[in-house]
Amino acid sequence: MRPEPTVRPVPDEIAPRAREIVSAARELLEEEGTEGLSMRRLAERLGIRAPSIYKHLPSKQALEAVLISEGFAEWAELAEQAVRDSDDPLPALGRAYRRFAQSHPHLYRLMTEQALARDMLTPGIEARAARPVIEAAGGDPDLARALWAFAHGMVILELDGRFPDGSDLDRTWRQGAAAFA
Amino acid sequence: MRPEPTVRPVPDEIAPRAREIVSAARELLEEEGTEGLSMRRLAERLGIRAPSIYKHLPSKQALEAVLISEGFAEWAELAEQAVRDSDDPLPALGRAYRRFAQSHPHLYRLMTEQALARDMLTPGIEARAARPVIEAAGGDPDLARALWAFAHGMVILELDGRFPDGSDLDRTWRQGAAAFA
DNA sequence: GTCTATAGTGGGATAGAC
DNA sequence: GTCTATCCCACTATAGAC
Repeated sequence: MRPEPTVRPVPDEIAPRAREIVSAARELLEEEGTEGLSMRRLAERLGIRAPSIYKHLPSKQALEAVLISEGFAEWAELAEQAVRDSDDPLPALGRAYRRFAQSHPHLYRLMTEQALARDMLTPGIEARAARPVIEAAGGDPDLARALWAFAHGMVILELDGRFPDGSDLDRTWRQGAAAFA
Repeated sequence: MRPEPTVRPVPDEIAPRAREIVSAARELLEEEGTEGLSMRRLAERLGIRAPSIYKHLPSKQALEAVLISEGFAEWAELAEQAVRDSDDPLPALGRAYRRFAQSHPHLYRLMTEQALARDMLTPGIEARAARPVIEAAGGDPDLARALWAFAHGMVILELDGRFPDGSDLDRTWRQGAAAFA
């Protein structure tokens, strides 16, 4: 049995007001990025003062952990659907991954550009997000990590504008999928 | 002819005092990371006050551009050497890349985790850093980008502690090199 | 549930004297 | 080349009144 995490950000049944705050935080994140996600600006968006948020959520880190958990859940949905709807799962997963990151670039950064506070996440959500990729890798977790590394590298370098303008990234994605097939 | 960059961070022949400041900044970066690299802390390390730095370097961004340019030059040296010393360039480049990132993790983050201020870099240095990889990709720049994405993904996910503890990352690197061979 | 007030910490950058 | 003084910005978080 896996022990229960020692720190929990928010009750399993999240309180209604906390729910509203998290939703506003998600909007703020999507619109202004991780740097724009401050407690002051979040409060401003809610029409309250920053200290009031702390009556509903214990810390900024806990708030981020909720957003990250929801991001993993959304990715898991998309990944499971991509596998269901395709008979060539690996490139389908790649396309879904790229689409997810590009649809929510700031959420994607929040989810990936830091160490994971695993104790604060929804239990089991990281494993659920990983499962479709591991299955596409024929059950080999090391190979699954290679796939993830390629996809993450492609996505984050594209988001950061690191590839030159003329780059044919569609072709590069296909080359990667072919290499790992 | 390529036009000269419109903004230059530091004269080509860098002044001696500026040289000392950049060296101290490199030490500070390596020891305390990108977040620890502030003008105040840098000044403290030099035994002066922060405003004095601005008599030698125009901005923090210019200082970072010098550090990034030097990082590219160091990587280029290592990459060129790895290709010279091996008759299987692709895995050798991968090992060199991983070693470079792990030897200078904070410099590596500074070099990769943001948009590149290309106008402020040493002219030509980005192309020189990319050349060995493009040659290992048989001259195909799109394939070279796939290689880079895989390597960067592996490195940055490892630096961020995103892979589970039991991961066999040596094996994953080999799998990646084999896939792209 | 929200408020005011405030603590404490950090940051980049500039003006002008010496 | 360095200094003091200062500006402005930002942030998380807490105490205690209402």
